[in-house]
Amino acid sequence: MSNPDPSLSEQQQIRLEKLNQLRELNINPYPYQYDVTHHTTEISDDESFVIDPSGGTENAKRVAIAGRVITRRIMGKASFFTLQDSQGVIQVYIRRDDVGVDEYNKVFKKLVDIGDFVGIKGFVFKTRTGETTVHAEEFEFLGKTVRPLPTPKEVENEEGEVVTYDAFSDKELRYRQRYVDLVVNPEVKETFIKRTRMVQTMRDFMNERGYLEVETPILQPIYGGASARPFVTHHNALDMQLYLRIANELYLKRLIVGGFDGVYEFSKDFRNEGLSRFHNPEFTQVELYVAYKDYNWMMDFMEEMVENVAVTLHGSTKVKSGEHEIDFKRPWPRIPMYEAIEKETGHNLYGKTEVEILTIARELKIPIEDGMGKGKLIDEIFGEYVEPKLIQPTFITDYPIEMSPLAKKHRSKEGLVERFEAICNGKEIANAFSELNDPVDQRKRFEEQTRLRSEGDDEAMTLDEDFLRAIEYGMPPTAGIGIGIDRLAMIMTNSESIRDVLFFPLMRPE
RNA sequence: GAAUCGGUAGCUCAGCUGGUAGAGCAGCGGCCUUUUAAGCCGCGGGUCGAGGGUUCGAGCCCCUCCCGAUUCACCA
Repeated sequence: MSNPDPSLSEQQQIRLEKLNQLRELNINPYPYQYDVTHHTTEISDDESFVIDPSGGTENAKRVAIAGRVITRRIMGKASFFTLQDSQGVIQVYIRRDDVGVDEYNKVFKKLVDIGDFVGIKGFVFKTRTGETTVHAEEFEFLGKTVRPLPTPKEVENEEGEVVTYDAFSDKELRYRQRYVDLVVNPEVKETFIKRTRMVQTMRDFMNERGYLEVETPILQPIYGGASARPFVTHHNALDMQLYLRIANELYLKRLIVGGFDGVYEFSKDFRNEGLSRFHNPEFTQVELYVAYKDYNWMMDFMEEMVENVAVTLHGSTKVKSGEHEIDFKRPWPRIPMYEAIEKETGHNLYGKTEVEILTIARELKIPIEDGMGKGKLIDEIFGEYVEPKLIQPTFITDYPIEMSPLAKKHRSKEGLVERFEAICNGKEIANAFSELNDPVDQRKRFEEQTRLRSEGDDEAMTLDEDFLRAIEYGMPPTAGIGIGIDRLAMIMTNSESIRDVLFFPLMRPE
């Protein structure tokens, strides 16, 4: 072995040595292309490929497949191995007398490892035990793996259940090395494909209705549109402090001012807060704003869109999530927030003063902190007593004005705004309102936020003078919504952590 | 930020009351032309998360730190 690097494991050193040996045999370990004719699943799903080789193979259909070797069973002059491509796996049968003595003995048996990429041309048959198998007539090396892959084994036991041995199951390693997780844990790929199909379904749904997909700034001089702490960055040439967006609401509303009927954006947002099973510092929302509509219309819209997602992904409005079965069938219950709180706590908070609500919060054993206004107190009571109980999709409507500086005053209920949150599986999945388009009122609300900030609420919104200027030019009646894509994806894929629906969740450095 | 559990071979894990670090898979050498966790014979592989302490002796006991998972608290 030439100059083995002692920092590498024995297996890595051996694989690097095999790489050299391939080159010495004039085999490029990293060739440029291979003409694939079929995916593994197209072959295993279609009986018409299968022939009986004893009747001659001249007229058999030929297939060319490519992928990784993931298991091997070498039996002297013939071998079986499992080849995995993007779609699935298929077994390959390879014999010395078909592919050539040197190719088989020197290359396949000695220099191919689990994880390596190979190309196979051949015909399809069934083994004695009935497994559809590609009989290799030509074998080509397509890429050397110099680091050993984890080697889980899937076995069907006598009850027909698939049992996995030696699974790559360490969550830390799976999140840090998602590429490996994707190779060896097939259900991971399924989850992410579902997530993408979910987004695709929503995008199609909005496009069909004529709404325009747009892009707005991620780097913002004033962050707004939500209550959260931002990430701060700096632009050198302008010597200017910038924030990574916490929401794109204020920009999309500027576009409604500009005259679009409907605009939406799948938006990566950034909030400088802790990590948990439900929170990653960067996360995805889709925000949609539609002119001349209100929050009642938006509830209809959301129900229909999300029901559509469930049916597209699962063929049913019912989706299994942990121990629950969630049914997205329309219509979803619509419950005013105060009614929901009264139902669970017995307290009707409507029209109560801040002091009265504080007393009730104490009685309900809500942890009280200084500077918690009326809105915050109500939100706490709701979060503690109501939200966790809402498993089936539910709209909670009509929030206190103190909690909602960008929402329009309720048309008939004093002190409330026309806002709803969609709650599902005990968590908020969407937040929407009839958008505030009265510039004078909006300025007052911002000023109130400024006051809260000066009292120490570091999540209060900053006054955005340019946004006010925009709506002073006039914004039509507008309905707006933000839907949490990660949270919805968790439900739709039965994932218990947000990390399971993010390819690369934030981790501490190794 | 707090509590609990965990970190041992490439992967999954054992490791007793503190007494020379183990298994299966993977790897290496050999046999094997329909196997399928293929099989059979043989072999190698370790900074036991890091550092310190107690001890004749530490994977194991004590202290500090690092990393992760879960739960709780804040936020979507």
